[in-house]
Amino acid sequence: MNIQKLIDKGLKLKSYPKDSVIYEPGMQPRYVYFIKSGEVRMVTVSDEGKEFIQGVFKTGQYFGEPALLTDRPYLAFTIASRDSQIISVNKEDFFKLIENEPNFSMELIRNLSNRLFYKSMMLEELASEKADHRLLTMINYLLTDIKAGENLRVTRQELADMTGLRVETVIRGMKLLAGKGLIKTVKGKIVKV
Amino acid sequence: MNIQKLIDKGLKLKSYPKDSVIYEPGMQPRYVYFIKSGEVRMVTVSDEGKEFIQGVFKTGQYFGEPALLTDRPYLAFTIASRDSQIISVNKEDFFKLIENEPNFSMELIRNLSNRLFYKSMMLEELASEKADHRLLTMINYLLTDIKAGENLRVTRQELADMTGLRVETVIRGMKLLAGKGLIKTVKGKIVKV
DNA sequence: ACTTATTTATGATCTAGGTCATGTTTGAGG
DNA sequence: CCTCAAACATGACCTAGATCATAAATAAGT
Repeated sequence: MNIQKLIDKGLKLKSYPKDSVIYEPGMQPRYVYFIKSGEVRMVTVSDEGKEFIQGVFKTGQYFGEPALLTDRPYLAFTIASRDSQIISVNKEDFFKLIENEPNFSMELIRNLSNRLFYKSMMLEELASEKADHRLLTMINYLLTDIKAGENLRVTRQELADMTGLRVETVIRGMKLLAGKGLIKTVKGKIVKV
Repeated sequence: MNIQKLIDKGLKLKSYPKDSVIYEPGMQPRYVYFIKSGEVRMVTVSDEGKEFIQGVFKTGQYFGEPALLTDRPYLAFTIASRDSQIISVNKEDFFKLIENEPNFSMELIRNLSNRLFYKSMMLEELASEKADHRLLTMINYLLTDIKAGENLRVTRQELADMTGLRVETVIRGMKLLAGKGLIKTVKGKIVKV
């Protein structure tokens, strides 16, 4: 989906400063959100306050459709991880996009399929595998996004929040994986070989 | 999607006896499967042999699209939970359905959204909540499908395989939940009040 | 109504990973 | 080049739930 097209259609752009909340659990969904610039994270928080990162969305991506389309209140917070500009598209306009925008519905189907794939993978990890395996799977998944030589700009706390582990476990796990040569780390940062 | 329509189009129906495997991990996806009758379960198996039920699909439903559309090898086994009749629709025909069948693409988008919603909920549970909470969430989710007075036809082992717990933990957990009045159980079966 | 297989149940351990406490290192802002 | 906050690190526990063993209760087939 081309963001500029949305702007041309006259849809309003809104700025969300870093750490501002776009929506929170319990709210009734009204929009699909297209990111013009910036980055957001989708986070669920347990009764005891433990955070879990359900997903991260970057410039050019959109989020919030599943809740809107299934008409169920949000389960998660969505929070700007840095200053972001976001276009809110209401239900009616979103349906128009699906109907009139060539290829958009197919693109959306592929996109949802991809997310489903990621979640299935993580479910299997969380349900069945132990800490180090989980961690390695997560790291390898994140590494697919970057080029060799670059390093993952992700903290241990973030890895913990994505894998359902605790920081200390991630720290010890990474040390072990690095020792076994399963990951390479330079100055604490994971680098793609 | 109307199954009869697919049969009218001349697509072939195949019978899968109980416990037969429709596809397994690593295979390259070629079809989307529509269930004319019966029921299948989608299961991932960890390195140590632990099974996790990713989902259950029943008469009238379809499965296998995400892997086909993202062109990635299957992660899971799909196994007939009872004698089933299934129509395999190849990629080309599936795309035709999306393009030509009115409402089908919208229905598919809603369907994928629903599955995503379920997986997000389970991810949060597996990542953050403890055994009894997980169990209760799963049971309540399954109860939404049935009428008051009916009981869940699900074994404790199946509940274990859906929540990532072990049978013993499910057994003890259910006893506790029943004691607290959070679930009602008659002759070992969970019944909807 | 038997016989056999599956499911449920319960007690006794064991352990991975959480929790807690207390540093040390790194890096951004003045 | 300092300062201060965030990120990383490590040791010492502790506990939820896994594991193991064994048996009772249902269900299913003949």
